[in-house]
Amino acid sequence: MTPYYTGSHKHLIAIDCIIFGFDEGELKILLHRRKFEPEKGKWSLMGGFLQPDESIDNAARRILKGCSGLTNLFMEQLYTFGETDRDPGERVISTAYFALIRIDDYNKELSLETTAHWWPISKKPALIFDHDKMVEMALERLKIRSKNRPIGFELLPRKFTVPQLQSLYEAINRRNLDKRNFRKKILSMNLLQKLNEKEKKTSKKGAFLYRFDKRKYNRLAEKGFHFEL
Amino acid sequence: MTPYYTGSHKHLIAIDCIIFGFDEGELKILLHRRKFEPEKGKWSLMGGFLQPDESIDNAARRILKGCSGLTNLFMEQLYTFGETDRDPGERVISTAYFALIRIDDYNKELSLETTAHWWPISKKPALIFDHDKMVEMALERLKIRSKNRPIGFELLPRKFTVPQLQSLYEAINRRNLDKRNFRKKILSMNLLQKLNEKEKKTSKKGAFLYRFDKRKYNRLAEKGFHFEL
DNA sequence: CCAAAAGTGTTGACCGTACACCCATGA
DNA sequence: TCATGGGTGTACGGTCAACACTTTTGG
Repeated sequence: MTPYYTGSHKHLIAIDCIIFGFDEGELKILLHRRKFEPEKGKWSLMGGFLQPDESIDNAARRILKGCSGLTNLFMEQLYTFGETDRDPGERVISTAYFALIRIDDYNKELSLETTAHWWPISKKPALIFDHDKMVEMALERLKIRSKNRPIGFELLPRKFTVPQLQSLYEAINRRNLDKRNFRKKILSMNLLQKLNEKEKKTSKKGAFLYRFDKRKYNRLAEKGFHFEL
Repeated sequence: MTPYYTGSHKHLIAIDCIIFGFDEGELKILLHRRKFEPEKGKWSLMGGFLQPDESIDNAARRILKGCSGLTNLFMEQLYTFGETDRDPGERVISTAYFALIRIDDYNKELSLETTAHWWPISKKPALIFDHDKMVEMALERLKIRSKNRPIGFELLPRKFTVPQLQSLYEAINRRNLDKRNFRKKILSMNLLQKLNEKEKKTSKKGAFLYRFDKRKYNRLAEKGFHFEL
């Protein structure tokens, strides 16, 4: 480590994670009460400071693992927030990431964090600093991604029904979709494998379960696709 | 400034700018030879370190002004690059911005920077660090933006012909477009005002000049639109 | 037997795309 | 007069959006 850049000012860098889940037909976000000053006790995104020896992506992975117990989550850098006064404690630059979790996977690892809570997006409390703006931006990004990546599936259980998948898309895009058009389009991608089981909790008739075809899923996850309704 | 976060490590933050221009039917990028070690003399993006008292957006504006003399450029945050070893000199996090310049405006302010040079994208030299990756990402973003924002116009002179505009879109998207379809679609947005002048340098017949309608332009710049060919 | 959710096809409108010829003029 | 780039309209096919009824079964 040669001192090439001595004289230049250094900064604190935080990583904040917007973590989405989907449960009971609602899009939810994982928040916790901040553990230190300033704004101690207020609702906040999951976050932490960047350490000297980790890349920012790895810092995000560390934070995600710390609050969910899970690794290999879908995760994507969102934006870097750099207003001088965004943190009243001290100047901190924050790079935000958004991530997707299957809530039932999360529940299995009974979360250590008892201060954490899944909030339905529509009822979430006000957050500290510029975290509300981060959430807003993440929702926007999620909407875009739902149209060009098969990310919806990162949020559902491994087996799911078509109506469940539809209600996820409806939650993300905040509008109702025609079920005939939805089914037609999603099935025409040959991305779903129909199983011989039915989910019978939500209706008397029961709905067939599906899972996604890993090969096609992975290809679409890289190349992108187009799913507009 | 209370010492809330003492103990947390601080980092150098660089701002790097990918600056695009359009001239002679080609998409170009502004590069310069790095002025200090490591990699002194090699081709590099325009950049600098974040100062304590400026937001990252303002740092980008400062750098853009410094190398072009221009303010109020179109500018957008691209991505933050945070691998631990991306800069061999010392650990530096870099937030990249991309910006668009009208090359003729740039020329008027005869640039102070004699080490700067406009390179056609197709012929640009290899860059230091991860700057090539930044450029690649910026090109991708530019392609996306050309489809949902009227940014093309930030790159053209104030008066331009339809064929010029088309060749810009062709350069950004790296494919040829049908001129009838292009003209039909772009004119149907009522974004262009036809002038009573002709540009006669590039053809004997001459092509009518247009400028864009400020009102509609600004509305589209905010709300976005859809221009797919 | 009834309520509640699952499942199923067709049609019209619109949009993207392909395509070929005439025009104006400087040299 | 000819070479060069500017300018124009139409037809086809595919995709999106709107729309209503039958099926299953638990209570």
